[in-house]
Amino acid sequence: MEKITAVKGMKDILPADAPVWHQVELTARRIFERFGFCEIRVPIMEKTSLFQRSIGETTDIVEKEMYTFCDRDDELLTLRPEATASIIRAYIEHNLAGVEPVTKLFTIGPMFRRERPQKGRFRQFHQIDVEVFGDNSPASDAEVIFMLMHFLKETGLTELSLEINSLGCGTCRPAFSQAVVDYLKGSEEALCPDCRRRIVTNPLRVFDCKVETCASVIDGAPRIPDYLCPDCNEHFSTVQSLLADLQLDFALNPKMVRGLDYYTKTAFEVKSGALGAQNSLAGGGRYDGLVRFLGGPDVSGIGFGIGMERLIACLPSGAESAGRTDLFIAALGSRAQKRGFRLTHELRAAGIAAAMDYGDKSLKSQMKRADKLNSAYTLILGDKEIDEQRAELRDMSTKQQQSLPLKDIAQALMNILKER
RNA sequence: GUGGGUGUAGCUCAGCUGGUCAGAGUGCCGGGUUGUGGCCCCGGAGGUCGAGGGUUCGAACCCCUUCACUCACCCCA
Repeated sequence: MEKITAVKGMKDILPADAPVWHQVELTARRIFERFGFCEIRVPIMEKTSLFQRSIGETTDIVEKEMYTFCDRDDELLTLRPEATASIIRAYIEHNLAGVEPVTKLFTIGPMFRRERPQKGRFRQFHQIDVEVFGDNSPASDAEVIFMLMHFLKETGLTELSLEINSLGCGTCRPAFSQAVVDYLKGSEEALCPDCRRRIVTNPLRVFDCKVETCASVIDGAPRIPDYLCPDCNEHFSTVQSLLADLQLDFALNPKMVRGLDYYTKTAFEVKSGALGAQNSLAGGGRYDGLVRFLGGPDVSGIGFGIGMERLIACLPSGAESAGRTDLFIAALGSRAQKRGFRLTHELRAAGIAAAMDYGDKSLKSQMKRADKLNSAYTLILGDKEIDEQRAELRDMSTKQQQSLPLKDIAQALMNILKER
C-alpha cells in the first residue's frame, strides 16, 4: 500500500520539539501582555478578496502563492498567507475602534503560502503577529520595535540585527518610485533579466537584488531619504531618536523594501546569521491607509510578524529535558496491578504525575521504564506487599527505600512528593 | 516554476573497480540479578537498499524514467 505522508512543506512538530514551541509562545504571551497587548484568534481561512485587496493584486503572494479553493457554494476561500488582513477584518467587523481609541492585538498561528520549500521556508509556517490600530505617533513605532527586540532577546536569541527604513507615504512615495523607474530605465542594459522585469512589476525590489552588476547600478539610484515629505521625515527621525533613547541598536537601511503593498513610513526587519538564505526572522511596518482601504475607519496601523520556525532554528540548542514524572508504580501480580491502577489514578487526580506499566512485566523491566521516564520515585507494589499491607518506596536518585503502610498510602505519597 | 545535492534498519550513516554487501552505531525488546533502574556483558526483533524499467551469468553499486527529501533562485516570516 502506498505510504501516506504529510503534504509537501508542512511539518509535524513532534513531542520532542513541542516544549520549545510551547516555551516561545509562553514568552510571547507574557511579554506582550506586559506591554498592553491582548490576544485575538481569527480563522485561518478568509474570503479570497480580503487578501487580494489588502496584500495587493500584483504581489507574488496573491499572484502565485495562495492556497485558494472553491467552497461548495462556489465562494472562493483562501488559507491565510499572513495575519494582518484577517485581524483588520475582525477589527472592522466587530467595531473594535469604538471600544477604545488604541487597540493593541497579537495572534499566534499557522500561515500558508505555496512556495518551494527550503531552509527556513515552509508551506505551512507559524507566525507570532502583532498589530496596533489607532496610534500614528512615532512613539507607537518605537514601542512596537522595542517590544519585538525585547521578546526576541527574552527567548534566548543573541546576534540579532535590526534594520529600519522609511518607505514614505501616499504623498511622497509615488515621486520616489517614479524617480527610481526613470533611473533604472536609463541603465536597463546592465540589469539582470529579473530586475528588468521588476522595473515594471516592483521597481523598489531591485534594491535588494543579489546580482553584483545590479547592486552597482543601484548604488547610484535615487534614495528614499531624499524624497520623504516633511511629515514622513519628521516621523522617521523621531522614531530613530526614541529608539536611541531606549538603548536599542539599529542600522538604517535605505535599500530595505517590503514585499507587501500596504506598508507606509516605518519599515523594519530583524535578521540573524546561521539561518541560511532566509535570514529574516521578523519583519513589519506601518500601514496607515490600510484599515480605511478595507472599509474601516481612517485609523493608522503598525505591526510585525515573527517567523516561529526561523526563530526556533536560531535558538541555542539547549537540550530541554523530557516531561517529568513524580512517581512510577511498579506492580507485580494481578492483585497489585489492580491496586496500582487505582492508586495511579487517585494520585493523578490529586495533581501528581504518576505512571505505571499495564503489561505483565518483570520488576527489572519496570525499573528501567521508571528510569527512562526520569521518575523521582518508584513505588514497588507486589502481591507480596499487598498481603502484608505495605509498599516499598524507592528514591531513584539516592536509591534509598522505605516501607509504607498501604492504608492511606495516597496521602502519604502526596506528602512526600510535595516536600520536593 | 527553474537549477544543484541526496535517497540503505525507528534515527545517524558505512558499503572499494558491479562477484557472501544486507552491515555498524544508536534506539527498542529480552537475558546476565527466582522481585530492584542508570554502567558493563550477551542475545533478539526490525530493511521489497525510494519506486519502475534496462544492461549483465550476476546490480545497493552501471544506464534510463519517476517520486520523495534537501539546498539555492524568484519571493518572503
